[in-house]
Amino acid sequence: MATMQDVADRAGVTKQTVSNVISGRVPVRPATAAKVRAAIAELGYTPNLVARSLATGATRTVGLFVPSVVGAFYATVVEEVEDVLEEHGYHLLLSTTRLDGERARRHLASLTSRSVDALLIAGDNDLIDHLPLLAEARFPVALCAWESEVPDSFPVVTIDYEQAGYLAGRHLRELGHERVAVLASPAHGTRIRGFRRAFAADGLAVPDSAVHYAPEPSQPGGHVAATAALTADPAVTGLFATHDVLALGALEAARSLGRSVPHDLSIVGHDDVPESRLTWPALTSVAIPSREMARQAIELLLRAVAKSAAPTNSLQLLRPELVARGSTGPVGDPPGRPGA
Amino acid sequence: MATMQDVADRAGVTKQTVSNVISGRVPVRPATAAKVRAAIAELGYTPNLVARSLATGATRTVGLFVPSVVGAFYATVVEEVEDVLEEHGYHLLLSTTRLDGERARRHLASLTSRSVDALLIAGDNDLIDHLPLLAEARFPVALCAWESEVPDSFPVVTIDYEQAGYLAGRHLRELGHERVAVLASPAHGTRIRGFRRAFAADGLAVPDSAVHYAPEPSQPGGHVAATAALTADPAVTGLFATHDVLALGALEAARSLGRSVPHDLSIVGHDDVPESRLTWPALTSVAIPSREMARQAIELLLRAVAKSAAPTNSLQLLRPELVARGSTGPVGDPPGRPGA
DNA sequence: CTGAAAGCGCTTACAG
DNA sequence: CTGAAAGCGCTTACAG
Repeated sequence: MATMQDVADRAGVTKQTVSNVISGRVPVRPATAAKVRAAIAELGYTPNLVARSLATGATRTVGLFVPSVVGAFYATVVEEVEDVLEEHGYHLLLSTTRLDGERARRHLASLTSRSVDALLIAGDNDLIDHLPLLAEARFPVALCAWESEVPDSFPVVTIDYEQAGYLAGRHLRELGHERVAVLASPAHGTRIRGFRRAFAADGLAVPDSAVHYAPEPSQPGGHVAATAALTADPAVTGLFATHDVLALGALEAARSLGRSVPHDLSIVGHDDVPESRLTWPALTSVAIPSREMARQAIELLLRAVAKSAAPTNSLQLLRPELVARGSTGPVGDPPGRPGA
Repeated sequence: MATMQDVADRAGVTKQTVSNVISGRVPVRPATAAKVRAAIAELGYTPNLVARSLATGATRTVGLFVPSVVGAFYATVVEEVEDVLEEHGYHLLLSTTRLDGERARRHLASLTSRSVDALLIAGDNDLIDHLPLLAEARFPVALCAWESEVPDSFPVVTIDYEQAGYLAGRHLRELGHERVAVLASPAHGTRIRGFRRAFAADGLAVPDSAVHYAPEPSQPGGHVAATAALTADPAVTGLFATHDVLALGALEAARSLGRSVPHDLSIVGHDDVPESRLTWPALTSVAIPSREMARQAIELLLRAVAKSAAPTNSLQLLRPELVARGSTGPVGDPPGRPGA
């Protein structure tokens, strides 16, 4: 493995000159530079990044924590983050926390040891308890895709989840639905709040008894919750699933219970994952700009790294958008008239 | 940021002793160790991993290249790799190549600069041309999820894709299908070969004209390919999709064309992604042990790192398994008799 | 524009 | 069991 000294010896200069040629921060006479470049090529020299990191104090690596990478939402976040990092010449150190807070804490602790220039935490499931650990981190930290209890000690780039819930609710209201139920995951309180606001605007309430929590954030979980919701109150005409996978399960459950979607049951999801387009009927869903969110968050972080200052501590809320498809229709829509 | 020297000063010892306490490789008198530990705690000292890496030459980081992280297959590989790494105290440097060979090459080049102790390359899409670059890498390299042109210069842990195709074919043969078509992605030649073997065993051929390539490896791509296959030869009774997403598209296409699955069309997929269980009818698919594969590959690599030797250069083929569900049935099965 | 020096924070033999 | 020294391969002021 050739070292910078080897290159210097071969080119007949000192290693500082080699360093200058590589970094370009100090001008080098063209003839000298050419000799150095030739030596680099002949030796197949490639700088030792670890040594550089030790000298500069920067690793050009950014850590990213996500709850999981299975599932379109976080996978998209990962890819977008990687794209931005790539543009700026950074590497990605990935950690999936997988509902294991203890494991998350360990990973966090090891990143603390200077191995990362910045840290982005996506999703609020597993790390919330360990955030204080980060308060003294010597690298910038930002959060994204945060819904519950947005901490004010770090910059946050997230979705306006309240608005997302509201859009879902307003859509059902506009179609005339009055009696509805919610299929939820525990952390989705903000979406439910927004959903309720849409009904409250018309003097209607969505009682707690109409909120059914899925045993797990999966399609089968949604199936279970939807079945519970529809048997608890068969008069329900609209369902809001706080997560598309739950909506997919609800679609199944509706079929099992002989409810026709959207003719006698409307279903609206949240996230607008690609699969939503592929169900039958296609799922109406609240689309959230996840790529945009990831990009904003990581760029904010990289800006802080560049000027080696703390990032501006702000809360940025990106706007969701309702995408109406076939799974929702006017209440009382007679069967046979296809939805959307 | 406290340094080892700071700890040493506070504990009244030299930094070598601190190092010994931390590493445990040299015995330290209990009283001294206690003083050191106290100092570490008081200072909140955490060793600088970059400095350690420079001194030891090991980064305790492993690089993983995957084509993408969106989609259950590679996402699962990523999580399994991370789990194994976590067990061994390693970090994950992730790179998704995203069909961009040039980008892949750049990432590869930068890893070469000593930032990684080992490298696992999953999937053969984007990096195949740059593999020779790795021949002189000073860290162990292994490949997994490799189908086409398995290189012999690196250890490979992959699936017996030929057998996978064969299982799909045999299943259709056992159900009496004779006239079939294949919906394929370009890189899946091995699966098709196995599929053909099952038919050849009974003296039947699957002509090239029966193989329809999807414009892209997505559900819509499968839809297009299936439509082409079924209109080119309406007498086809069985479809093998070399990738489950294509099969999902085929399911849609069949519905559009008024073909009832499995009564007058059987569909078998490949990969057995979780979504396959959720279609209606549920998709028959060839399950491949992707977690197992990822684990074997990464453990092989870690073993090589541990004994700082080249990994045993072998080709390991893991066995696929057919999972029969509702989307396949006996040929000529009258409608109304539900499949599986 | 080029060279000599010090230092980044650790680990690894090697003496005492 | 503990301390003094050298070195991992770079970069960053600082002289010439």
